[in-house]
Formats: sequence, C-alpha cells, structure tokens
Amino acid sequence: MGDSVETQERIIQSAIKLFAQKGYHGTKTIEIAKDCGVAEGTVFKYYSTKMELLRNVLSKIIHEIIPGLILQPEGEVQKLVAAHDAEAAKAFLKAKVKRISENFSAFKILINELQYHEDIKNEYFSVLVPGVIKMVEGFYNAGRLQGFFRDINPHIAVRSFIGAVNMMVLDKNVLNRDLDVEAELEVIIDIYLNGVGTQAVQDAGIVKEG
Amino acid sequence: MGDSVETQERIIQSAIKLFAQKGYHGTKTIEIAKDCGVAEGTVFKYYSTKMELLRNVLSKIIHEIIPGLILQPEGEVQKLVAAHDAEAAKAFLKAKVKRISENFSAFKILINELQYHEDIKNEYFSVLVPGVIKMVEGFYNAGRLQGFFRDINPHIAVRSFIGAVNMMVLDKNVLNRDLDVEAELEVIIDIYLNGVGTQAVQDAGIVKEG
Amino acid sequence: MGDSVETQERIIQSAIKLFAQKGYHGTKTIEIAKDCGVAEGTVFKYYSTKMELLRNVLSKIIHEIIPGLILQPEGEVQKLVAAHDAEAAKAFLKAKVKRISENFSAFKILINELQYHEDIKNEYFSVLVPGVIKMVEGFYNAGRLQGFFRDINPHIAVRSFIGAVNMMVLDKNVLNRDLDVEAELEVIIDIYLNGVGTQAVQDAGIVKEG
Amino acid sequence: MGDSVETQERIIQSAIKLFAQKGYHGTKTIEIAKDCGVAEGTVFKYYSTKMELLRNVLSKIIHEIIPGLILQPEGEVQKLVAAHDAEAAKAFLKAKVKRISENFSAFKILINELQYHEDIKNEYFSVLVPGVIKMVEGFYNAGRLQGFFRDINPHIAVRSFIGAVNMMVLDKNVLNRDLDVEAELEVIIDIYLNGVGTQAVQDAGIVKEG
DNA sequence: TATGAATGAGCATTCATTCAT
DNA sequence: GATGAATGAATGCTCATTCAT
Repeated sequence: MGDSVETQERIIQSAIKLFAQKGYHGTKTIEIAKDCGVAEGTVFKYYSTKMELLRNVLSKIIHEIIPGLILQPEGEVQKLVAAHDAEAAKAFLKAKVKRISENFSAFKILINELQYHEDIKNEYFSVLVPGVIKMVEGFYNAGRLQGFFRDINPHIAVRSFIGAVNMMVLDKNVLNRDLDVEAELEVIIDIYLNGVGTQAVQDAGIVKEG
Repeated sequence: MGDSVETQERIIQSAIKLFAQKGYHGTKTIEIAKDCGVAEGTVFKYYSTKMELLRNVLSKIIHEIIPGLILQPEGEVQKLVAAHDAEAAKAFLKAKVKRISENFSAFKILINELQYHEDIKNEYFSVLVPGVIKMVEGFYNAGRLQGFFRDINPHIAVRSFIGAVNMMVLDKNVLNRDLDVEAELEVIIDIYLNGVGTQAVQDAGIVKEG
Repeated sequence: MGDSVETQERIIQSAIKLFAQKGYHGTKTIEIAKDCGVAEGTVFKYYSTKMELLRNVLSKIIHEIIPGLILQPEGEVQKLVAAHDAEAAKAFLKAKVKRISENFSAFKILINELQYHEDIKNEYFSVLVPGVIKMVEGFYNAGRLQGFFRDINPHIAVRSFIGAVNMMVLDKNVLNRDLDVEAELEVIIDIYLNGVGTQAVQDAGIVKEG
Repeated sequence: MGDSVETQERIIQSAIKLFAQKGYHGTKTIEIAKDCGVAEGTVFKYYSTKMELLRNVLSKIIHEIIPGLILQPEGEVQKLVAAHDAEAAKAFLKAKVKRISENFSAFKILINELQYHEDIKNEYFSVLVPGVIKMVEGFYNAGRLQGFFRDINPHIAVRSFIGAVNMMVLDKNVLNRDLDVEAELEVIIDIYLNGVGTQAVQDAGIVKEG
C-alpha cells in the first residue's frame, strides 16, 4: 500500500512528530512504527539504526524544512529592502515568524538533539547557521546601505532581533502563553528599531547619525 | 567518610554536571556514582529513582541556583535605578550575565528536561518564572518612572532584552563561539536602548516622548 | 518456531513448574526463560512484570487447572448419587484424589502465593472457593436426601472430609512419605462414614437415626 | 537499653511476626530492625545472615513455640483417657485448638518456609513431626485400649482428625471466615467419632466391633 | 518488501551485608 | 555493643535490533 518512498516519508514524519514531543531517547521505535502504521521491522528496513533515523530527520530539518521556513528565493529580500515599504517588510516578517511558530517542532528537535551529538552538530550546523546568518546579515547590510539601519556589527544586530523574537515564540510555545504573535511582533519591531530608551537617554548615549 | 548530607550534595552536583553534559537519558546512574566517588547503591539510598534525582536537581536549580544567579537582595535594583548611574547599571548587568554564562549548566538542564515533564514544568516553572519576571519588570517600571524607559508593555520590553542576551549566551555556550561577553553586552545594551533604526527611520516611526 | 500463543503457554507452564518448586521470590525470570527455551526478554513481551506473570499463573490455576481437576460436568455427581453404587462412588473419588495428588503444583502455588497478595486472593478466591463448595455441598445434600448422610451442617461435613484427604495428600507430597493413595483413601472414607468411635461411644453419643 | 539477650529475643519476635505476615523473601532485614527498634546492623550482630535468622526462628518455633502449644506434660494425656470423661477431653481439645488458632503465625512460617529449604526441613521436621505423631498416636492407642476407638491405623486415624481441624483453622485464618471455633469443633468431633453415614450405610459397611 | 516474534545487551533498582565510628 | 552510611552483587525490566517467514 503506497510505494516505499512514501513509507520512508511517513516514517520520517512520525519521527519528527514524536522526537519533538518526547525527545529522541524518550521515543521508542515501536511508537514511531505504530504512529505511521508500519511494523517495527519496517522502520529498520529504511533506517538501519534509530540514530540513523535521527540523522535523516535532522538532515531533512536542516536541508528542507528550516530552509523552507526561513530562506527566501534569491533577490526577494533585496527587493523588499529596495521597495522602501516598511509595512510590506513588517507583513513579510510577521508571516515568516508566524509560520516558524506554527512549525516549531523542527526547531525543537534541532535545539535539543544537536547538544548531545557533537558530530551531527558539526556536520549540519555548519550548513544551516552560516546560510541563515548570511541571509539575515545580508538583509541587515542591505538595509544599512539604504540608510535604514545604524552601523552596528550585523551579527550582533541580527542575533539580538532573532533572540527577542525567539523568546516570544518560546513564551508562546513552551510556556503556553496565549499570545497574539502579530501584535507582539509589532512591539518587538518597534523596540528593535527605536530602542527602549527615552530621548534623554538617547541623547546622553551614542549619537545615532551625525 | 563525610556525613550523609555531604554525600547527598556530591551526588546532586555530579548529577547536575552530567545531566547538563549528556542529558538525563544519556547519563547512567553508575556514571553519576563514579563521578562523585560513591557506589551505585548509595545514589539510590538518597534518591529512590533516577527520576527522583532529576526532580531534586531541578528543585535545587530552581529554588537555589538560579535565584542565586539572578535574583537580587530587596532594594538593590531600586538603588541602582535611583543612582542615575548608567555605568554602574551596565557593570552590574555585565557581572550578572557573565555569572549566568559561566554557570550555564543549570539553565541547560532546566530548558532541556522541563520540556518532557509537564508535571515538573508546572510545579517549578510556576515558581521561578513569575519571580524573575516580577524582578525585571519591576526594574523596567522603576526606570520608566525615572524617565529612562519608554512606556512600552514591560513584559515584552524585558523579554526582548533577555532574548537578545540569551541568544548571545547560546551563541557562546552552544555554538561554542569565542565571544567577549562584556563587549557583546555593550552593543546589545546600545541596541536595546537606542534601537537599530536611524534617525530617519525613527522620525518616521513612533514618537518617543511627546 | 511455533506461534506466539504457544510461546506464551510454554512460559506459563515453566512458571507453574518453577513457582511450585522454588516459590515466586525464589524463582528468577531468567530461570523461567531458560526452562522453556526462550530469551528473558520474551517472557516480558508477554507478561510485562514478574508479578503480572504470577497473576496469569494464578488465573490459569483457578479458572482452568483446578476446575479441570475438581469440578464435574453438570449432573454427573447427581447420577453417581442416584446410582446407589458405593463402589462406583469410591472409585470416582479415588480417581479424583489421585489426579489432584499428581497435579499438586497448582495447589501449592495457590496456597503459597495467595497469602501475600490480598488483592489477588480476593479477586480469585472468590471465584474458586464458592464453586467448589457449591459442588461438594451439593453432593453432600444429594446424599443426605437419599438417606446416606446424616443431617449435619454440610459445610463442616464436607470441609472435614476434604481436610482429612488434604492432610493425606500433604503427607505424601510435602513430607514425601511413600503412601498408597487408594489404600489410604479406603481408610479415610471408612472413618468419614463410620467415625472412629466404637459402638459404645456412639451409643453414648448422638443417636444416628431412630 | 535492655541487655543483649533481650535484644536478641526482640529481633526473633519481630522476625516471626513479619515472616508470618509477608513471608521470608517478602520481609526486608531493615523492616525487622525497625519493627523492634534497633539498627539494621544490630540484627547482623546477632544473626550473621538473614538465613541464619530464619533458622533461629524455625528452631524456636519447633523446639519451643509449637511444643508449648501442642505437647502435654508427661502423663496428662493418659490421665485424661483414664478419666473416661468425654466432656473433659473435649474441653481439653477445644482449649488446645483455640490456642493453636490464636497462635497461627508459628505454623504459617513453618508450613511456608520448610518447603523451600530441604536441609532445614530434614533437620527440624524430623524432630517435630515424630514427637507430635507419637503423642497423638499414643493418645489414640490409649483410647483404643480403653475401648473408645476402633482398631484403625492410628496414623491415618489421627491425621484425619488433625486434617479436619486444620481445615477449619485455615477456613478461619486464611479465608478469614468468622467461625466459632468451639462450636465447629463440637461438630467435627461428632463427625470424627460417629461418622457421617447413616445407620443404613454403616450396617452395609464395615462392622465396628464384632 | 513487510512483518512481528524473538533476542540479549544494557540499565535501573533492590537489599543483604560490611565496617568505621 | 550499637549504629547507619556505604557497598555492590544480583535481578527485574527495557528496547533497539535481528531474522525467519
């Protein structure tokens, strides 16, 4: 029933679902098998060990799922920056964060499992992180050239924003607080662009432009 | 050799160390025993099950370790705000973040294990999170009354800053990048207080004071 | 090799054998596994804990083995009573006691283990005991109506006979005395029917009929 | 507090109590220690192993407790027989059975543990059983010579009575039925002396005297 | 190819026993 | 003598993995 490629895919999907819910060690292979309606042996037909299955899950997450959620088609970011349309940029960002929040499983597995598998961490993180950083730093630099962003270390600038957004997503997904992602994002973007300091503080601080 | 309270404490310390390194499931009870130089049976004398040991570890982390790293004696934060001394406040913050970064094990265990233990999450998170939030929101509100901070939802304001700092700590501790915590914090604080937007952007945006 | 039902049955049979020989606590799960030629894990495939295996053993003993040894098809006892054939009745009894004596393991486990498991005792004893009592008291009452037995509390009457027989079976099976079950039964039945008192004693005692 | 002999005795008493309640394997040495208010190590000061403690318990049961419950001062039984007083004999028996029923722990331990310890069984059973048998068979033979009892194999005669009484005691102590020991004994003795068969049956059976 | 019964190494847990104080 | 903290061999139980069908 269904060809073997489809079976393989169903196994991966069940593994993602359960690894996210219960962790790698907390998930039994028989649970994965039952979840996708195959026999335990079938899982091992496609993935010789459970660790091999984890590797495939992480590979899919890093090469397909997360890029699909985060990365943009070439030039789209540039176009957005070039458009000088703040509202369009915000809408774009909101849609992206919303999708990420709704597909948090992939991130959860990544964050949890990479900690304990130095080799996988090196193998895959070296692929994903630079790609994302390149993209968002590219965005920041483009904005900077356009005169939107201050001349700050782009890695820190970008990481800080991601951190603020990430904390909101965790607030929603881990602490299960009932947040309106879009409304929260509005405030986060405001803080990010304008800071929390009053004019007085800002005057006493770093001069923004010149 | 040594009284039983000391033995108990040694077991907890080894458990914290190893749970942080290898995760709960990845740590064998005999490893904990060997790490602190007792027999395996001794571990079970004090903690009837491995899960019970985890509960005690989490309890210690939440009731002692993290409060010791984060919370301040009554009034100290107020004093800092009242002093109108930005440098002192920064120094205070740097010292705090540095300590947290240096004692990251506790946070790692908390973040990793609470995900899979809904009951423990409810039991303990309800203690820790409100305490920290109260403290930092108190700080933000105090600063706001002093005219330092804008009138923004303090939960989001504070969470965003913690998120930015947190991401830096992860950058250092999980990705093992070689960061100068103090220098990074300088930039993060700058971003937080002043935003990343240029004057032009800010002029087009929300009016800060009025 | 053999289907799973057969494996389950082999495990139960080995458990009965070994629990009878060495007691529940005295029997290791690996011994049961080896005795029936499976791996230790296989035992736990079918019976999630050793206690669960004991419950199944007791259940089988109570619902199948002992009823198979003791209970009679409907009406057979009545027929025997109606036949007025003392020799046939004796032969029937001898055959029954012999089978019980030869299959004493089941009784041994029952007697030994139920003592320590109040819940199992209630669960199962409430099934077995009333069934047996009903059968034998039915037999006694039928014989009484036929004029064979005196008008004595049937519970005590029956229990006394069972006690006498039981003691003989224990004498043989626990003390390992080399007894001829049939010959012993002859004497026990004689005592039971006629008492041990001489005519003089009986004359001084309860008048039998009148 | 208390001399060492008394401590030893308290340990034995606790062991008897708990072995009867939960079995030898089901009783932990620390439970025995707590039950009699000493440290676990103290138990091992007096009895080098748990098995050694069991041996001492069984020894006490066989050499002291059960003889104290069962055996009679020399000649007392003879006197009772010689007195030709059925009521006195019955009263004597009732008192004895009642005491046995009330002190059933000792028997429980004996019955349960001897099964699994062939060496102990041989060592001690060889002492107790012949003593009891000798006494009761002596009683039966004395009664036979006095013309009270029929000329039946005294071992079987006596064992049958003990079996009937024993079953009543089990009925009370194991099945927890609420029985009046004395009233039950009346009926059992009646059955034992007179049989359950009617005159017709007895006439058709073995001639009692001749 | 798919199955699921069977496997057994690995691990948590128990508890009689030891021994320094 | 008495204590009770510490021990570690013994054992119940788990679960990834194998393989005959």
